[in-house]
Amino acid sequence: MSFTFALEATAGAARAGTLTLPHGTVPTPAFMPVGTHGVVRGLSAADVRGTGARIILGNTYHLHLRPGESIVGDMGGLHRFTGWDRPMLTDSGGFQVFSLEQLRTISESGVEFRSHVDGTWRRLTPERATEIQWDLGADIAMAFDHVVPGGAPRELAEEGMERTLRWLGRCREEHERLAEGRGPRPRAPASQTLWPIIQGGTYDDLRLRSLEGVLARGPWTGIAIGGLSVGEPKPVMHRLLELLEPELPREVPRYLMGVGFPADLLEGIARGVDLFDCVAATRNGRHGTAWLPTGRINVRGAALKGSTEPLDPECDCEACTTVSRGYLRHLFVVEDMLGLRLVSIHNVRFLVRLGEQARARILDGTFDHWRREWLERHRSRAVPAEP
RNA sequence: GGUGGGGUGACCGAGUGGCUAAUGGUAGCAGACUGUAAAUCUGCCGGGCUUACGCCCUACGUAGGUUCGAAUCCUACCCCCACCA
Repeated sequence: MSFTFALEATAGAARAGTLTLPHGTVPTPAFMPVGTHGVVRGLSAADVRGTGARIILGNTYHLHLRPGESIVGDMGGLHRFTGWDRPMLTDSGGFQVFSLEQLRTISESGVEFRSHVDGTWRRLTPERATEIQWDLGADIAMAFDHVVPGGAPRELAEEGMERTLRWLGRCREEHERLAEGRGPRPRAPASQTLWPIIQGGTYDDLRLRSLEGVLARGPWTGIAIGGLSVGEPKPVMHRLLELLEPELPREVPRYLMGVGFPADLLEGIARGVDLFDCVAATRNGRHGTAWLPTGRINVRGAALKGSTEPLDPECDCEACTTVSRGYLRHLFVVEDMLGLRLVSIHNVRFLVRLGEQARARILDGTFDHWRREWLERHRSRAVPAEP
């Protein structure tokens, strides 16, 4: 049966479970690599599979612009299009309301985007975002939301939160219509589920009202927390997660959108989050920053010149098991694409493995202790000494 | 041998009297990146001193000169390039 979540163990607020989706299962907690344009930048489907990732993201806005959802649909959907046969989730374009603020105007009916590709105006509404995602055909579609910056004043945060709730109703209606075969591109009704997103900026009462509104429009097979890691201080994010955790239904997965760095994953898991996604793994990988158990390292740095050490001796990824730090640095110096790919693979594997480790620790009851020690070591940010 | 052009910081290359320790690039060094407008962006980049404002030294082929002041003007020399003998 699709869209089920089995909770297997808890450790305080932390949870271990298994999410079942049409294209496979996802043991949680889990990190989802981001493949905005239908590609986890620089990595093949086989590369991503090799990192152990069980589910990846795509993006409504970007895939609508290129190649267009009808082309993806005609080619058999995102899975066939990309060659990735495990579960997928598509973001609705709500994040672009935030990240492309300069290129859009928002109204109650939806958002007008001035395409960053060719300047044409593109309209995204809750209905359109839902239709596009239906055509793309990921296992999970996200509701179209209004993301506001982390420092947003209360008035704006409230407006975004209320609007996101109203839009959620429209997304749900449209999604049900499509699932009943009343859209232009009928598919198996149980092939996609829709997840809502909690907004409300940094304001406790708004967040709680958002959650209340989401639950009132349920039931849901999963619930996302959005609008975090968008400029607010880290303690604020932790506080909001702690606020929401006891109010969230236990029986569905919680997805913290856009988060995060390694420490953010552990902090999130400790506060009851099951799913994460973040571009940092691949972006930092391309930019030459690699995560390590002891912090992070600048792969381009002169300190790695000539080093025969593996990037991360504790890691089992392709980069760490086949080449040296000195060689990785060389790849960045000569600007070969292999360097971008290998460090991206490492960073993705690092987060995927962190999820796997956390899961194992939750299951065997040692999560809290392990997490504290892990964070302590990671925060030291020390770069291991050269031989 | 003659004529013309040219020698600028690790490299390329602007700059024809003061606003020049010297525009831009490159290389080098450091940093940032959180539901991807990002293989991107930012900072440093002659040496020394100073918490800082700032100060001192060295520097535009070499050596002299003109000038209050020279990478910039004059003289000689060295070297490179092109063409002509």
